[in-house]
Amino acid sequence: MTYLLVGMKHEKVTSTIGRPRAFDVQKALHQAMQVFWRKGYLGTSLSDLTGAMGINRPSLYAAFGNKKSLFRKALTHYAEGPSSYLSEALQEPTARAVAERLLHGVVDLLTDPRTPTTCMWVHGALSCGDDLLREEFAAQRAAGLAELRARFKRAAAEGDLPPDSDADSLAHYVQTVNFGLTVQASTGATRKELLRIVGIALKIFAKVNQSAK
Amino acid sequence: MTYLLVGMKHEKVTSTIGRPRAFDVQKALHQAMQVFWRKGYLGTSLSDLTGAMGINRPSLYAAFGNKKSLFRKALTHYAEGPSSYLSEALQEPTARAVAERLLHGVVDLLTDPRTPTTCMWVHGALSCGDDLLREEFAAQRAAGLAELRARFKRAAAEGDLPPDSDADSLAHYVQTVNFGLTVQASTGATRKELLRIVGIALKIFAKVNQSAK
DNA sequence: GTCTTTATGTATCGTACAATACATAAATAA
DNA sequence: TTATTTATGTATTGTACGATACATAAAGAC
Repeated sequence: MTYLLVGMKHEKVTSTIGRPRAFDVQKALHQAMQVFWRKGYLGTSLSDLTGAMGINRPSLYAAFGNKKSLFRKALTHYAEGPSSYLSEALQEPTARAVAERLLHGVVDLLTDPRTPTTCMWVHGALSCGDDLLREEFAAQRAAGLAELRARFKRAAAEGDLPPDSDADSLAHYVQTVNFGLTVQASTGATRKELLRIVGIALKIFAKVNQSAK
Repeated sequence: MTYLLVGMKHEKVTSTIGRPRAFDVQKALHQAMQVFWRKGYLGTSLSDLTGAMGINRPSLYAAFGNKKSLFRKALTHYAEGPSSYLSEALQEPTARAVAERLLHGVVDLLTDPRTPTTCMWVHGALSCGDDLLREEFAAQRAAGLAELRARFKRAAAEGDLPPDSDADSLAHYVQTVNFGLTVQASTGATRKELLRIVGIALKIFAKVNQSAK
């Protein structure tokens, strides 16, 4: 067995000897993510997973641990893939552009016909049925919030927002609209409806800026 | 067997003959609601239910049908009880007061220490794992939306909102904030944070009104 | 009283679940 | 070659699930 001595979490690394793996770990993880995304954590069975991944149970357990640890890996894969619009939005030049890019990114993701009509994170957080996972979701929400808050603080320092802006609450607000859009989409709202909601939600920034003048 | 000939859904009615029921159906339903509220649909087992309700399985099945139909009844009970702030809010005199009352009602419910830190409807919609239930949730969302939209249309007719207001999108927006607050609370947001979010979300109405002047 | 009806408590039913044991296959190491 | 190592496929394991069968209990009907 070979282990990484430096870096991430004492994770086993593909060994050179022994029978080689017959499947692509990344592709299998991608398939697992799709299933968890669509069906939630409790709603997904191991048969669902092995069926979609095209592998047998022992292969799944050898490569990913158990169901819960596979779910964690799938969630990380989701954050780096479908949910990467979040970090991309932070690079926009103004606070309002950040919010606009972020919320349009959510709508695009929620209405992509190739993927489930929900957000894997929200779906997972509300269907995990596990206190430990719930705490991890809470920590991830706090981390995402912190990024957004820091960006809005920078905007206030740059004069892009009024200097006395409540960056924390503003970040909370945008995150809340993000979550709300997800629930809307999960229960049947259309793309046109979601975009109209975003349009209203973004008026806050006109209001916020105007109050500074 | 006695049936109601008029009124609700051909439901069996407590008979006068035979061994009388040893438990209070309404109280048992109330307990069932609390469990579904806290654990979601998939996360709730029949043992959870019978334990909280203080009855045996056959009594549960005789009185409420199966798990799914008990869940439906519990959801109705939720709508008439904890979630009644919604219809109450509609009676406020202005559109802005309706939204304020509604969102404060949500926050109060989400932060009531005696009840779960989530909304049973949202929790249920995202953890039901059942296509039929999902459609029912979608229909209920549409119904709640229609009530709010009608109220905002009335507000526009009364001059309380600009006459060209998009009542539909405004209703969608308020509903979205409602949903988002629920996800926030479910993943650890505090009452103070939720109230600040509501404060920002309501600024839309100042903006909306001002655009009319 | 006896008959009928409904509810209760116990003891399951069959199924699906997450997780493994075990024998076999396919690679490197010596 | 033979030994070692890792992955695969089949066949289970034990448990928990939702839902009932069945015998008994408690009421009104007659």
